Amino acid sequence: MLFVRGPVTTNVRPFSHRHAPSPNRFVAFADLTEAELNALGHLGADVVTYSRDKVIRHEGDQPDVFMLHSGWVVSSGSFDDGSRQVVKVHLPGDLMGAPSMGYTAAADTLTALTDVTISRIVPEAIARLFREFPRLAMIMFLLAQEERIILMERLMSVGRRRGAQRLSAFLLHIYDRLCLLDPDWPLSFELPLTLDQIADVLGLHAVHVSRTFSRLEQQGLIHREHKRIDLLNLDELRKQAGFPQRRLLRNAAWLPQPI
Amino acid sequence: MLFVRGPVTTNVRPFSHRHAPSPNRFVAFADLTEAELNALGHLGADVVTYSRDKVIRHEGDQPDVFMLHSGWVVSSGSFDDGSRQVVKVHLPGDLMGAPSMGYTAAADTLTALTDVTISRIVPEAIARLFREFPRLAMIMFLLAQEERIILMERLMSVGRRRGAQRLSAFLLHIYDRLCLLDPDWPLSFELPLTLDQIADVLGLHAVHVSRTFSRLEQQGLIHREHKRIDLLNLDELRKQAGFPQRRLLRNAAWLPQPI
DNA sequence: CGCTGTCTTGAATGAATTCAACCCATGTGG
DNA sequence: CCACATGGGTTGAATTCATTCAAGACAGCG
Repeated sequence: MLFVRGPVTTNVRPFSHRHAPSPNRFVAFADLTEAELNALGHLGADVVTYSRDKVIRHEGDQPDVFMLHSGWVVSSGSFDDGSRQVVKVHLPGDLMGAPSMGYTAAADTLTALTDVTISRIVPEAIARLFREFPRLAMIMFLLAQEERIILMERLMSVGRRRGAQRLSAFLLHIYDRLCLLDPDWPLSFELPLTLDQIADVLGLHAVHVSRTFSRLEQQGLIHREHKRIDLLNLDELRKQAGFPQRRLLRNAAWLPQPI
Repeated sequence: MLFVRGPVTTNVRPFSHRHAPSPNRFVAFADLTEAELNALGHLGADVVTYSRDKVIRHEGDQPDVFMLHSGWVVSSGSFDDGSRQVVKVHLPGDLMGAPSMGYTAAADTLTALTDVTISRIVPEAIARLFREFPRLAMIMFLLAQEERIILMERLMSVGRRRGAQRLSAFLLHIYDRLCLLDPDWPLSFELPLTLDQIADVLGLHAVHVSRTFSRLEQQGLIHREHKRIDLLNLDELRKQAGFPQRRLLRNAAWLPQPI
C-alpha cells in the first residue's frame, strides 16, 4: 500500500502534438484548426517517465497540472485511518490535477498504475490559451463539466448501487473510454488494477470485489483471464450499471469562433 | 416523492447584478473589474420563480443552464428502481446545470428545496464571456474545477466513511458554504431538507439518517430543533468528516489580465 | 526455489436496510 | 373549533449486504 515517491527518468525529448494523445478529448467537442492543434501541442513541457506504483504527486503538494501521454494513472484521496478512495482513473490524453488548480495545495494523489509518460503544464500556459484561443478555453470548460458528470455518475453508483452494479458500471466506463481512444476497440481490455485498487474505486473491499467478479463471471456477463476482461454481454452489463450512454454536442453552434 | 412540474410565476423583472448573488463565487478567485461585474450581471435572462418541491428541469430535458438567485435547489440523478442520489445542493449564486452543457440531454434533475428564483443563461452568453473576458472564462473554469473537488470529497465520503462521518461532512460543507455567502454566519442554520432528501445526499436511508442524527446530538456534536441545526463542536465534527479546509488561490499571478 | 504480492474461499461479525408500528405537527374541511 | 388526513420523524426487530478475520492457492520474480 506504500508507494515509492519521485520521478524516475527525465527524457528531455520535446513534447510533440503529432504523436501525443493530448487533443483526443478536445476533438470530441469540435474539429480543431491547425492553430488550435498547434497551441495544444505546445501546452506541456518536457516529458517525464514514472514507473508502475510510483506517486507522481501527493495530496498536499503544490497543485501542478499534468498531461498524461501514455499509461494509466489513478487520482485518489485518503483518510487518516488509511482508507483510500480512487476518484478518477486517468487514461492517455487526460489532463491530470486540474481540479486542484484553484487551490493552494493539491487535493488528490496521482499514482502511476502502469509505467507512464507525462508532461507538466504550467498554469500560465493554460491562461495564455484562455486569452488567445477562446474556443479551446470553452472546450476546456466543457471537458471540466464532462468530468463533473463522470464524478456524478460515480457518486450515484457508489451511493445507491450494490457491488455488482458498481463493478459493471466501472468496467463499462473504462470500456467506453477506451473506445473513445480507438473506435475499433474490441470487447476486451487489460485492467492494470489490483483488486485492492478496484475496491478503492468502487468503495468496497478487495474480498468483496473478488466475490463480485466471480458472480459476474458466473452469470456469463464477463470473462476474466489474468488482468484481461472480456465483456460478454454488453446490454445486460449496461442494464446493471443503470446509466444511459450520453451523447456529446459536437461543433455546437454557440461555441466561440475558432482562431 | 413525486414532484409537480413546471414554472409557477414569471416575473419579467430584469436580472440586476447589483442585488444578485451571481458574482459571489467569482470574487473568491479575484477582485473583478467594473466591466467584468457588469458582464456577469448581464448573463442571465428573466427571473423565474419556482415554489418548493417543483422540478425546475428533469434529467433528459434540454441541457439548460441557470443561475440560482435565492433559495436552495438539489441536483440529483435517479435509477430505474426509483432510488435517487443527490449530487449537489445548490445555494444562491450557484450556476446550475452546467455539467450537462456539453451533452445533448441533461444528466441531472433540478428540484427546488425552497421557493426559489432563478434565471436561465443561454450558452451563447457564456461563449461571449469566453471571447470577451478571458479572466472570467478562466475563473469559470476554476469554478468548475472547484465543483470537481467538492464531488471528489462527496465520493470519498460516500465511498469510504460511515453514516455519522458522512453526515458530519455534509453539515460542515453546508455550513462552510453559508459562511462564504456571509462571513458573519453563526454556528447554526436552517436545513430545508427532509430526512429522505438528506438520505439521498448521503447515500443512506431515511431511518438510518434519523438514528445517526440522534447519535450526533447525543454525543453533543450538534443540536436540532425542527429544521434548525446548531453546530456545537466544530473541531470534533471536522475530525469526524476527515477533510482539511482548503484554501483558494486569490488573484493568482497567472490569471489572464482583466479587461 | 522460495519469497511475496495477489487472489480466492469460508465463517463470523457488523453496519445499514427493510418492514412495521407509532408519534407528532401541520393543515384542511366539516 | 374540532376531527381527521397527511407527511415527516422516531423507534424496534429481523434481515441483508458487505466487512473482517483467517487460511490456503496461485503466479510472478528475484
